[in-house]
Amino acid sequence: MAKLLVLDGFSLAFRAFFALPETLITSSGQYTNAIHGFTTMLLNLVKDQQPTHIVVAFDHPDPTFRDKLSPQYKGTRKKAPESLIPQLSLIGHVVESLGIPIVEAPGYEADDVIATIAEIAKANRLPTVVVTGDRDSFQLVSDPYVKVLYNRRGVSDYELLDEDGVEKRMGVRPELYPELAALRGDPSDNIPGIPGVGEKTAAKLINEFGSLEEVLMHLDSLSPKLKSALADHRDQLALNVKLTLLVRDVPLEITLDELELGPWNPRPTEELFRFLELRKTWDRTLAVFGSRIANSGRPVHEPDQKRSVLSVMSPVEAVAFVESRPDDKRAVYLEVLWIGVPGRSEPATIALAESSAFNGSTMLVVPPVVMSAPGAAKQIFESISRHCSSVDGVGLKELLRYLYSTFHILFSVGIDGAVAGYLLDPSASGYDLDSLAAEWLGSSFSGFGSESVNGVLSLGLEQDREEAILAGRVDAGVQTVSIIGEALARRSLDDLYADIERPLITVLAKMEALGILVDKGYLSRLQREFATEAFDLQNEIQEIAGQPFNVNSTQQLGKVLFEKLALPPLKRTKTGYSTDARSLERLVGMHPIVEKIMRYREVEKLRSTYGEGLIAEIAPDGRIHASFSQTVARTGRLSSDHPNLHNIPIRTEDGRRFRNAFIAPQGRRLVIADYSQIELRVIAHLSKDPGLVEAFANGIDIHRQTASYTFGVPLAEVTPSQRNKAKMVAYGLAYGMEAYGLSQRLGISVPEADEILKAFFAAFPEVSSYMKQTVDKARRDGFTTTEFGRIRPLPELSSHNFRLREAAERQAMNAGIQGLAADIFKIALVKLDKELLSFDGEIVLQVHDEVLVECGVNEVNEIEVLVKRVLEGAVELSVPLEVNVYSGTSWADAK
DNA sequence: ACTGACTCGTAC
DNA sequence: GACGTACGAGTCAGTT
Repeated sequence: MAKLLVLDGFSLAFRAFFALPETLITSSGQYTNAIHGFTTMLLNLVKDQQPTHIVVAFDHPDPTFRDKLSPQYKGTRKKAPESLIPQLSLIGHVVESLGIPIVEAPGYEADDVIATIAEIAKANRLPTVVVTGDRDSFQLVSDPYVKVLYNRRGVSDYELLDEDGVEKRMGVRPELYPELAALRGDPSDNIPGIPGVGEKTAAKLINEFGSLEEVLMHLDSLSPKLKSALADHRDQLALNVKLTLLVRDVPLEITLDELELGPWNPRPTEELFRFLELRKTWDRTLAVFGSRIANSGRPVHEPDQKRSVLSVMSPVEAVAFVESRPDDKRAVYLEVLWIGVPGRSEPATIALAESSAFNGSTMLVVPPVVMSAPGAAKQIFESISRHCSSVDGVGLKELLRYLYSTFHILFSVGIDGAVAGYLLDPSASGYDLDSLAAEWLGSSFSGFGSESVNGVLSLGLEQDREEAILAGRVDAGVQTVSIIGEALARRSLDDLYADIERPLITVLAKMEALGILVDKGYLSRLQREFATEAFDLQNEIQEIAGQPFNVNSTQQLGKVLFEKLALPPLKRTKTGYSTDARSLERLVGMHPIVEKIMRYREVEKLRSTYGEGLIAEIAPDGRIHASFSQTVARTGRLSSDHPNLHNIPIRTEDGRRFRNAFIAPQGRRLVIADYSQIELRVIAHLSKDPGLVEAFANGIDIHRQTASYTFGVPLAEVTPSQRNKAKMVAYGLAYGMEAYGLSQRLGISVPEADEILKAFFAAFPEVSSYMKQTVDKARRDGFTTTEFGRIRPLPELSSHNFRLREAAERQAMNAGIQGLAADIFKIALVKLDKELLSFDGEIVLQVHDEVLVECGVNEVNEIEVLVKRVLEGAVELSVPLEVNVYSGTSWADAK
């Protein structure tokens, strides 16, 4: 039943490389022919041979003992082809991701490793098949345990050889193969044979005398020519044998058990093949290995039971643990359990372990009784901040925010599993440790208990139980973060992470900790004003309707409007009448109640969301500390909640008044800067449309210019209506807007809107082809990519449901544009934060393309210049970036 | 009392 | 259906 397959990695990769054309290449330029071929071979082998154990041997890069024996050994061998070399390490990644061990040994070739493994397997009576394209392995064949599956050429042409098979093919028994090779030589290894002795003669000689030694002892019985040739090359022959004879006792740190095919976590492999754009190969891998996917009962990564836990009794012990860490162990993984109500919670327990050490290393636990001691938390975190080179974890922003606002300390972030996991798949449902471990460690990880949901733990638990949970979380976290870190590099997301997202974590933490000052009294007055108006409107509406009803209820409102008052229902939702603003708009003039309702809606929104809502979020320090999420928006944008400061009104006069409430303290000012037309500039940059690029280069009223191009009229003759139309097209562009949408927006007919769109795309043809190319590429890849490498998977692009597919196409167009704009803005935030360190100014708020800096009144002018310079110079596009800067005492003072 | 689906409205 | 990305207030129906 049991069977071991030993693969000669390089030999097979080499065959695979030449078997397939070099036209197999990814969109980023990575050749994949050898990877594809090798994987195909591996899959076929597993399918046909049904091994229970498998291992791949590779040559170690160090020189081997053979190089020392013979300077010319392999001297004539050509270097591996240029495009094969990078594929070899990727083949290694593929093999490892499948859970198949790779073995190599310094000073030895793959053949020696194979020989050693075959020898061990034979000693354990484990049938072994060595798969190779190298005939040297023939010497290993040994009935009934060791056979060679010799690759003649290509990916599927094999010959299975037992002892008789070797003899039939080579003319000698397997154990005599080295002597045969010594006589005839091996041109591929640059081993010179004996002149005049070829394959046939060599075999004949050895078989006649039984061994090379016997041949040399009976030279007299040979022909004179042969005799002298052999006599002259005695030393050469001895050397040849040494070079060909495989070493069967290479020191290897591997046991047969480790070669057993175990459960498989498909995620990393899928990831890899997606990167390699080998869709079919992935499907086939799934077909062959799918049955081994770990089920929920058996986690791929067992929680480490061997880790010892040091639960300290005092902060001093914790500090001692941290500060005794040697230089190479200062990268740590940190897990925090919080206590308290959301918004005012504090670290109750912390656990810290050496990062990327799965075994053996001690985990530090600081229990609640120590953490709650006065000064303890500060002392311990300061020690971590000072002494640890980097801190890995999951969702570190929360801790950074707490540390910055409480002790004004920060630490250097290594890998944050949440942020990194988001980069790898921005469409995932969540990025807490439980979700990440489930995704990246495969199966449901059983190392931590349900009591620890979201890392919030009640203090009622017994201490050892809590430590067990923490140990499980830390083990899961260390492994998850390590795997995610590798995945980042494989997907080329490591630069995006290290240059933009990682530094941004700290910038956001500081911004949240600082918050923005609000004028609570003013906000309350506004709230009361709108509450009064809403109350009055509600009464008027009920009076007009002739009955009391809940105006907030769309259901009840629908009944009143379309049944009681018999207004014509123009649109339906899936549950009833549509009463949204667009629908109401069309009823204006038909009944006086309609305008009252519209005003009520507006005022009620302001009262509830922006009056009551914002007031409820004001902290004791008089400031609002919103939280900014880096892992929510699928395009790479940030999001804001508690409260959402990204949708404070500006368009209507009444709404805009709320911006007066966001202020600077006495003696300070707000410097406010926003990018002008960043998305349209990004479109110009990405499409390289000459007209659009030029329009931006001119630097005057962009909508007037696009209108001039679109409608074919001189700049000076563009009417306000034409300008507005062009402006609407520009806004809709990034969203994949079609004629219907534009017609709705402009209140014109669909054919008319279609005309305008056609004219726009005729004037800016490259924009149109850019959109098309973006969708095509995304469909081929399965994801969109920004210039900074940010990806967004869009599997629906291949959906057979046209509605889903078309939605995905719009998402593809939008993701590239909104995503790049987000990248630019994030870079600007990181740079700005850094430059502000030498000023009395701090970022207190950002809104997608706008940033608010609170600064000392004396530095306003300088900081205005600084902010403009940093934002405009954040990146270099093919169009200039333009930034407007204002300052004042409130957000509304802008302009 | 809590939860999730739904509708609506605000921002960029 | 028809314009992308968010968050939140409020209603309503179903569940505990």
